[in-house]
Amino acid sequence: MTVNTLHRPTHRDALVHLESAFEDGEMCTVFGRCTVEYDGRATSELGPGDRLVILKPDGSILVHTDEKRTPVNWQPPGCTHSASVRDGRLRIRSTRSNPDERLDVHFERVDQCSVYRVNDRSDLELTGSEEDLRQHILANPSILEAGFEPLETERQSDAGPIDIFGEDADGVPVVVELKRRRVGPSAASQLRRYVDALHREFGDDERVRGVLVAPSVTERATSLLEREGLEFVALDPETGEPPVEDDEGNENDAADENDENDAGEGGEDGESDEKAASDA
Amino acid sequence: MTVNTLHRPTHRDALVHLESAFEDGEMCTVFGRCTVEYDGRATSELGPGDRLVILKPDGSILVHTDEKRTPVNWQPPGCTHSASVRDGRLRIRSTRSNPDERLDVHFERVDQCSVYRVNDRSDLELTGSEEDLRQHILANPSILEAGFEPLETERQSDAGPIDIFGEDADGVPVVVELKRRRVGPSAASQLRRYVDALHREFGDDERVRGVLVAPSVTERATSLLEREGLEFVALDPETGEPPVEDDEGNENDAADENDENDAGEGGEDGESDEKAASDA
DNA sequence: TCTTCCATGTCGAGG
DNA sequence: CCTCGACGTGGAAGA
Repeated sequence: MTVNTLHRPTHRDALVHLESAFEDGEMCTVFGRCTVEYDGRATSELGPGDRLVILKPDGSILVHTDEKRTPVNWQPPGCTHSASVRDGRLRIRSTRSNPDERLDVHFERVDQCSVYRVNDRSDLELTGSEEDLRQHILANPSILEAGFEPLETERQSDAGPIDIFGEDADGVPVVVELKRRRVGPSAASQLRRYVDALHREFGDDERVRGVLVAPSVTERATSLLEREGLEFVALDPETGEPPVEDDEGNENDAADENDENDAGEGGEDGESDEKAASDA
Repeated sequence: MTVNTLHRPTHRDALVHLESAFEDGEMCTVFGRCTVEYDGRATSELGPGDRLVILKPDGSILVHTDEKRTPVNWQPPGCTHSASVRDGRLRIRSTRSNPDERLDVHFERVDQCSVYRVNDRSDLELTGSEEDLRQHILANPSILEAGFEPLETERQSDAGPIDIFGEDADGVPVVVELKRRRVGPSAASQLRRYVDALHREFGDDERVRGVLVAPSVTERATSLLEREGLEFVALDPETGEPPVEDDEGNENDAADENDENDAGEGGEDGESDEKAASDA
């Protein structure tokens, strides 16, 4: 049995169900009317309402309402879950130390309590991160600029580690700062700190270039870069190539993407592709 | 009926169930063996495994494994959900534009499909934020330093808005930067940018003090502050008072907290307080 | 452990 | 819309 569900259980039945799930290291969900209290790095209170609580065997707990991607309350992995019945309510408690934190959920009514047997060995494969961008540049430095030669990654400086440190065609030191998405002034400031640090390190008479690499840049950042004598190179972290730009600062490219509507309609099973808007 | 659950439904039954939930703006969950593909700001692939998918009426979708607080895949609010049956699999798709993104979940087996009627009007009340810290200081400026007088919050400068701008007992301008938790060098840099900006604004001969306020500070940040001639004041955002420190950098305070074990045992209902470790 | 920094960050406020 | 900064950020990698 991969799922074991109680419908409108008594608190005591839900309690037994949950405790066996904790014991067996299984994931479970509880839906019903509850209040939530949290105390730890901050403190919060949530009045009565219907929520979905997810308890994971790694010690994490999520309290979800019907809005937002972020849970209204939670606890990260490493906590210890416990359950009890007190004053006619089902209490789910999750605690940890370092920092000392406690999350309490009190259910006055439990509509559903499910336990799931999870079998999942697959790992997520993701591309398009800053690390990918770095690999693109190291594999083919000329995409940054003809004659650029990377010398070191994560090079330490007074201002922190420099993403890529290298030299241009003329042997001038270059600080490269990478961002996987559109950058604002803060990235320019960060780059300036690195360049300043190398200035101090090398001596004021040695020139040091600073290059910010990202798919795009805000106007404010552009002007700050200009003021600071820094440079910008537009590169897409996924492809390692200059991103498609239409006329102006607008980054919305209207590339027509109509895959998935290819053939395929001769399959065995009947097809049904009805939609319903859920973005009220 | 607040919860409507299908146990091991056919894909077609699950499809109908989901579409009526989308139509009615209700939250739902699907558990079963699936694969996930994402393409948008980045690109990802996830091979077959058992996961819990949560679809919210605001357009968000979460794909949870039995580990981590963060979903293995997701889409933020504002997306449009749709479902279909193709090639013998249940496909749940969530799309949005700006940025153009798509998340596909293909179920080869559905163990459970639930629809929840959510009634939740309560708002979360949280204390201990940076805003709380600001209120503490504005209400009682002497906790920062005797004679400190706040003049302006969010004061604009070349380097951005300054949390609190004021004067010390001698009438010297003071820039106050607030952080709700332990700060590193980046906060010190930020403060320096503000102080520099006011220097340029006031003229180089006018002294400007910079004060970083947080519950604690890293060593690297301390040395940076020293180099830059900036100051640090330790304050807890929750209480507005100097945080408890034991001997050294260690921030773990062993305050004994034994509430909840008070009386209360004379209640009507039987008590049951069994625990089970879930932090495997 | 503690520190540092990236993230498909998410979220809210303000222009 | 875009832009900016806080967050109980979470998570991973390095010291």
